[in-house]
Amino acid sequence: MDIKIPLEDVSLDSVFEKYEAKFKALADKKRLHIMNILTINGSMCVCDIEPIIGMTQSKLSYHLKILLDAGLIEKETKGTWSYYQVNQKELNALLSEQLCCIFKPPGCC
Amino acid sequence: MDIKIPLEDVSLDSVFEKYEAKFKALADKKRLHIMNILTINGSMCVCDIEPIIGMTQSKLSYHLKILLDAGLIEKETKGTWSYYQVNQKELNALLSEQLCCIFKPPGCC
DNA sequence: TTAATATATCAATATAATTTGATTAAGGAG
DNA sequence: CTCCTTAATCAAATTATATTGATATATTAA
Repeated sequence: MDIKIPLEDVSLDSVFEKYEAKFKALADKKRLHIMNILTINGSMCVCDIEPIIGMTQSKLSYHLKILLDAGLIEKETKGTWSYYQVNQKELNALLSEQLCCIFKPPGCC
Repeated sequence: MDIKIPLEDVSLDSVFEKYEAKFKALADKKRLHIMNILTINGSMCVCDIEPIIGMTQSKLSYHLKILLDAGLIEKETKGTWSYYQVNQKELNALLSEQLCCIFKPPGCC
């Protein structure tokens, strides 16, 4: 008796899961705003993003974690500060040239 | 007395809202699967997608509507059948070349 | 006309994501 | 050490999404 293992389906399914996570992270205008702010300002600590975006610290931390877990931003800790910046490579692999403009300095397009 | 209207912020905000809707539609592996099926098979009616994806009709209808409302797929009604297909132009504007492969015939890359 | 099929929608439920305020942990400054 | 700042996490409440099964509408077929 043969047992059929749908290898291709399984791998496609994991592809869908992978992109589901990334699109979920982008599927929120507050997080898109954070991405935009990080794009314009480069590396920033949480306390500097906070007044620009007008969000409480805990809320901001929550959304940063979602973007971080999805690999869309990167984090570097210096002492008690956490510096975040966009993961340009990941965004280029995910989004169109045209759309990447939102995540690049104003002069890029 | 001057009243400051933050025009740029308002328009940026509407940009974020627009993409939020599109990413929300993509932020679900079932819907990514639907996109993939439509990509491979071209235009399809609901009853033909149903057995491939293994979803009840009402559930499938629900997810198709979300993709349709986000402009990621297009619908054409013929009699009592609804034919859906991917909106290639929209996807090209949204996603990277590399990622668009999931939404194009296998031979494309 | 009657029966069958295709699809959309609705209301109720279930599940998941977000917000809030408080707490914790870890540094740095005095 | 003690106080203050930065940032992460937690539990509870709120809000948003998805699922289910039933029903409605429209079209086709007999």
